[in-house]
Amino acid sequence: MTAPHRILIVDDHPIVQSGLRLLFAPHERFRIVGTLDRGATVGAFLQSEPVDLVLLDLNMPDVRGVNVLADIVGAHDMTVIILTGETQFAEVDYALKLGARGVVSKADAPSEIIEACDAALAGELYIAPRMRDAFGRHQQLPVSLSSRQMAILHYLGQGESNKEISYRLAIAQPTVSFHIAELRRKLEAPSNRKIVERAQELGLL
Amino acid sequence: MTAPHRILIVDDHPIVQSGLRLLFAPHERFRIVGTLDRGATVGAFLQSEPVDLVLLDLNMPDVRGVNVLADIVGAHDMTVIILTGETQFAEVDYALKLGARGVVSKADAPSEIIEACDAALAGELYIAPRMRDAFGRHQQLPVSLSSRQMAILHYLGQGESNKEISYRLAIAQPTVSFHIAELRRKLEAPSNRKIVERAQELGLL
DNA sequence: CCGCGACCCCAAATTAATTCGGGGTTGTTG
DNA sequence: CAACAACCCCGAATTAATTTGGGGTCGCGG
Repeated sequence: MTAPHRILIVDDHPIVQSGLRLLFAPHERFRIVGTLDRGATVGAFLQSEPVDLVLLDLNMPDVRGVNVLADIVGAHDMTVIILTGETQFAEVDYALKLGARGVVSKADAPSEIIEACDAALAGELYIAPRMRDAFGRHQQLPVSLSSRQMAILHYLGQGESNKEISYRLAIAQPTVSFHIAELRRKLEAPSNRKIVERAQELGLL
Repeated sequence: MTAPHRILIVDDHPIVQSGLRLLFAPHERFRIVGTLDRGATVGAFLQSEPVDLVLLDLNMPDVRGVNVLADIVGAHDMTVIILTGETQFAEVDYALKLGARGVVSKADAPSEIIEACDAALAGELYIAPRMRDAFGRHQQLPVSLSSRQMAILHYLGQGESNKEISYRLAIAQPTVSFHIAELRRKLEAPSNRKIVERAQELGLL
């Protein structure tokens, strides 16, 4: 009998924490060494306690899960599995790029999570079927925006008119329209009114 | 010792279901008689099984929780407590109007949920502190829209242009603009681009 | 029944946004 | 270094959206 894998749970919903505890309880090869409800406390915890596997929620009130991941990845030798709500493709994609070893949705069967933990600890990359499907449909092309495009997207997100934006950036409005057309093309938004929505889906803005 | 209160859990996340089971396990006055993961199955379950208290999630993939509530309220003699994610003011408000007896957020402490169950079964209306605060800040004015305004809001939400909308409804675009201006006023949206966002916040659309 | 508020609608004038054609920079690569 | 791609920008023309001013219906309380 080898030592159990030490697991840290990071999720702001106490109910989810309890559910995960219950889920892991009958599996002796896992041991939950801590549960945190805010992203900001993860770094400190890892300083004081060795952990093999982190189950990390993306949606937390203080810090986005991906930012937590960016902070801790590399600094410590461990495996991270992303716990995601619904369909946050861009963030999941980004998390995988940052080195997450697995993705499961809270809507998946509990057994899926155990399976993901085993696979990830064995060095595999585990993506729950539900997520894999969603990824397929999504095609997830990279979408890189220039700084000008980002700036305009930003003000667009604030609900400002083209005129206001042109004033802010000290350019003519036709130029603003030009950039907006670029955004529409790159984000594959069917209409201007969908640009902001689409950008949020992709985690820009 | 009286008979325990029969509880039905309706939430699409297995983890949350487990968490709630664990939460209620040590309390003998409660007994969980079923867990459902889809809203559409609630009616059928209540036909076959007597239930005293329903814990109902608002966010489910098939049916909105409020619609489930609308279907079952009145038809059966029982108490409903809303389980909500973050800040869905309009839906929570609507659920309370429909007769829900309590509101708790999944982000609340587990003890909050037990407290809400006891209070609701005792005939009180229980709103978790976190929600009460949020309600206060929000002010929640009624916002009633005419059917024309709703129709236009709907197409606006699909990202359609004023011209397209005018064609669909067989009216001139200036008329569409007029209705949009009304929406802007009623929803207190600072700009047209914020109308849809605002409408979603309020649970319209 | 009259006035009032809340709707609905439109045409004309105004203002805002887009498209089009064209000109510029920078950086990369054969 | 030419040729290309990917930016940035603008003016003029076009098209879309808003505002303005006006006219209509319906239902309610005085």
